This record gives sequence, structure tokens and C-alpha cells, in this order.
Amino acid sequence: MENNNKDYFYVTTPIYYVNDKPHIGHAYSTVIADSIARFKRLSGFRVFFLTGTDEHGLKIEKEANLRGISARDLADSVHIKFKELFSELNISYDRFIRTTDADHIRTVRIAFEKLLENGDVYLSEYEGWYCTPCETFLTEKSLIEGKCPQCGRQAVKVKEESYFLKLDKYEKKLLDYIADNPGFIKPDFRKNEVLSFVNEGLKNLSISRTSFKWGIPVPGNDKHIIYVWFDALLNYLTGPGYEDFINGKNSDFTPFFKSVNHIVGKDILKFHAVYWPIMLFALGLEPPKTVIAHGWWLMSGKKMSKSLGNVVDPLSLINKFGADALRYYLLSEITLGLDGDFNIDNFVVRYNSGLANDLGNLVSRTAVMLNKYTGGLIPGYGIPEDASVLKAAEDILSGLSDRYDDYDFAKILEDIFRFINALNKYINDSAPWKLNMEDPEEKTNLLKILKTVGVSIYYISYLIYPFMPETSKKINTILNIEPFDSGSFSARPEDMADNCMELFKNGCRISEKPEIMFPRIKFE
RNA sequence: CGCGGGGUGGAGCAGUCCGGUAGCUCGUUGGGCUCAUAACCCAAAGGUCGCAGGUUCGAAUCCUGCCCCCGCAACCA
Repeated sequence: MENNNKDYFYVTTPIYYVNDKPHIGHAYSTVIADSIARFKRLSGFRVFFLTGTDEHGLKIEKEANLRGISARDLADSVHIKFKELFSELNISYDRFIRTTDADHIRTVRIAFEKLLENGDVYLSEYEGWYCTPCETFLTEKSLIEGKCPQCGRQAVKVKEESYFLKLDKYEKKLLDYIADNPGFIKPDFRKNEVLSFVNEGLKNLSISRTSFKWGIPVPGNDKHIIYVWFDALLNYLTGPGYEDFINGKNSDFTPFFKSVNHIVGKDILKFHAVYWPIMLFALGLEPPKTVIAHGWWLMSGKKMSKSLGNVVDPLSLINKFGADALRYYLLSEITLGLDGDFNIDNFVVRYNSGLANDLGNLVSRTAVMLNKYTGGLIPGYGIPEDASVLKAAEDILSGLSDRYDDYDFAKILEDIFRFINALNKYINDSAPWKLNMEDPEEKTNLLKILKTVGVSIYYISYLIYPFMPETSKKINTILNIEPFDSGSFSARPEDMADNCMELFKNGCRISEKPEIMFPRIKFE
């Protein structure tokens, strides 16, 4: 089990803005990260999984004012809601970071000072259009006859002192990096989007504001508050311990950061694929290995928004259907990168057909047969399995790591459910209930069938673990076997066949009254 | 000519990069089974792959032109 040359794997979600409670989209990003983190842990990687909340900025300050509380109180109360959701969803994060954490604030200041020192950040003047009532900066292009496109009121030209980050200096370097690293931006079609943005030319980015107070002040110049995105992105350095790293006390930082995978929504790709790599260049670090931009959830075909009142609370779904049902739906319904449609009727259909009928019922009928025919014993030595059936599971296992590296979760799940369906068919076709236990030949055959299905269910439990950890654990409980994350054995995909031999060699007694994992939902 | 995504049997989608009998889930119809959560299995019906040209022995897949829907274009995953 101990391996000194373990590979490192670092995965992040965006840090979520605490101006309002979590919705289905936050759950989605986090579940993607959790599934890959769980798989990588099983595969023997040293995993660092970072998520958290983004708590500074004008919007928070305004929202807090609206509610008549302090920004700090707002952040405190909302960040707890995210923690609650992640706990209910079984998110296995290694750290939940808050941008108000002391070490993060120190990291931001260190980074800012460093860039100030090397000249990549400089003080200058921002000149542009501003809508005072909206408190928004506007580009000249967006103005409608000199008026704010949002409220229609007159925009004014402002001149404001601001710190800037040099983007133009690193433009070429970024383009080279994108060209030389095809795996940098996923999925592929998003790459062109980023390229066309960069090719239009980068203007140096204003990274400080003076119009509000809630944030991290610029070191040595309290008048300025560091721009929230500059602040937020740096959380990815705080997480694995940048502060200790620059003091020479953290040898894990570099290998972790070299392996970083940023899971982001398509709307914030620009920040992660343009500004963030440039910040890292400026800091003398390498840009992120991979940025995965996923699509958005529409609600019954419409964009999710508070004003439409169609925001679904993930907690209520979890309470009703269970965390794994939600995780399954989120991961299997969308092709990575494209938008998906969340529709509660569809959710129930998918739950009933995939989870209750196919998976749940398979486990259930198998357990009942075992208890009925063998007293609950999955036979050990002496009874062979049906190799042709198990081959399907082995095939999935052999391609699993590559599939995960492509974040092709919907496809992996499709394969797993194809296997589940094949098992249901195998049971039907071989009809164990027709076999006569008194006849030695038929008895052997019966035992072979039941052992094959029992072992297959063990494989299924393994395969679904990253996506549906709770269900995997339930199946293992039925099989009377340690969970895969127990650490009591190596659970790398390539070890599973040997594990199986070991676990089942003396037979395996299942529980007498297995629980119904996914009760069917009746339509209302 | 702002940018991007989408247009595939009744519904929702995959396949398009690397051309070669059109695939998945659900639904419908008929049949089978009875171990199981009224579940499971089989079969059938149903598509000129948005439109028009082109390349090719052959195109949903490549090229050209067009039509329609959606999102973004200032901090919503």
C-alpha cells in the first residue's frame, strides 16, 4: 500500500460567491470535482481537493447593506450553507477555503507585493465610463447614445487611480502555452473562444478599487481594495500552502500545483484561462495544467434566475431522493461542456429507471436469490465464475483511468449501466429459479450463476463509488465487505481482479435483510 | 459582417476532430419470465441526421452558402 512515488493530483472548484445561497450549479461543479478526487484517491494518487467561498467585493457589501447586516455576517451565514450542502452531498474536500481566512489574506498580500516589486503590477489611472446609480464600469462600445445600457441613465466619464496588472507583456507567452498544451483547456471547442479573446489583444487589467471597503487592502495603500478576482484566483495558491512554499517549508506545493485541474463554469473560463495563467507567469510559476469548463443547467429550458423563481434548491432534492440520486443525475445527464436541462419529471424518470429498476432491483433480486438458495453465501473456492460475463467489467476497468482523465463521466456511467443491464439479462437467460438443487449438475450451475452475479455486483459497487459513494458503501455492507475508501486494501483499478479473488476465495456471506437502496418514486 | 453553442425517429440526447450499414435513455405496441422494488428480458414500429450545392466509390461526419433556436457580450457553476 505504501508507495513513495505516489503521483500528485490537485483539483479545485471555483470558490463560490456568498451573495446568495447555493443552487444546483454549485452542486454540479463540486460533484464533478468530488468524483474525480475520489477516483484518483482509489487509484493511489496523493489528492488535494480544494473548494470554498469567495467572500469579498462590492456585491457582498451591497447585499449585506440590503439585508441590514455586516458583510462579515453575511459571509459567515452563507458560507455555512455551502458547507451544509457539501456535507449532505458527501463532498470529500480536503480543505474548504474562505477568502477571509487569515492565511489567504496573507497570501494575497504576498503575491501583490511580489508583483509590485517586479513591476508587473503598477499604479496608474483608470479612465472610462461609469454609471453612478448602477455602480458599474462600462465600455465605450456598450453605451447606447452615451447612456447606460442597463438603466438608461447618463453615463459619466471617470478618471480613477488604480493598480494594473500587465497582461500585454505575457500575451505571447500565453498564446504559446495554449498552442503547446492541447490539454490545457477542455473541452476543445472552448479553446478557440479563449484564443479569439486573446488575439484581439489584452488590455492591462485594473486590479484595485476605491469605491468600497469590503476586501483586502493593497499593502501600503489602504485607499485601494484588491479586485475580487485577483483575490479569489489566488485561493488556488493558498490551498496547497504557497506561503510555506516561498519560505522553503513546503515541498508538496510544487508537485501539487503542477497537477492542478480547475473545474469551472463556462462563464468564468476567461478568468481561469487568461488572467490566471498570466498572474502565475508574473509570479514565476507555471500556468495550470488543465482548466475544465462545463456547461450550465437550464431549468426546463429556461435560464435559472431568481426573478423567474425557477431556482431549485439542491438540499430539497437530496432530502427527497438522496445525495447519490442527485449526483447520478447531474453527472449522467450532461455531456461535458454543453448545457443541460434540469427537469424534475425527467429526474424522477431517470431515478426510477436507472437507479430503482436497473441497479437497485438487480442488487435486490440477487440478494434474495442468494438468501433463498444458498443461505446467503456467495460460493468461494471450487465454484468458478462465468468469465464471459465478468469480462465486460474488466474491460471497463482497463479503460477507466483514461476515461477519467477526459472527464467523460456520462460515458463511464453509460458503460456501467450497460453492464448492469447485461447482468439483468444474464439472470433472466440463465433462470436460476428453474434449477434443481437436488441435481448435482444443476446445483453447480446455480452456484456458478449466483457467484458470477455476486462478484459482478462487487465490481459495480467499485465502479460507481466515485459517483455514488453512499450507494457503493451500502452495497458493500450487503456484501459484508469493507468500503473501498476504508484504506484496508489497495483499490486501484488494476488491483481489482486480485482483490476479488482474495475477498471471495472463502465465500462471502451477505446480509439477510438487505435494504432497498432506491425505492421507486410514484409520480405526483 | 461581434462571439459561442445547438438544430439527429414521439421526448431528451450521443455520434461530427480521425468520412464506410444511424446509436443511447425514456415513451409506444406485441410477446416472454416470475428470483426481484407492478421490477427484469425479447421483438417490432418509428429518422430523406435544419436547407441547398460541392468533394468522394461512399458524408450526420469534410468544403461553400443560407435558414431557425438559445446563450453571452459588464462578477450568476
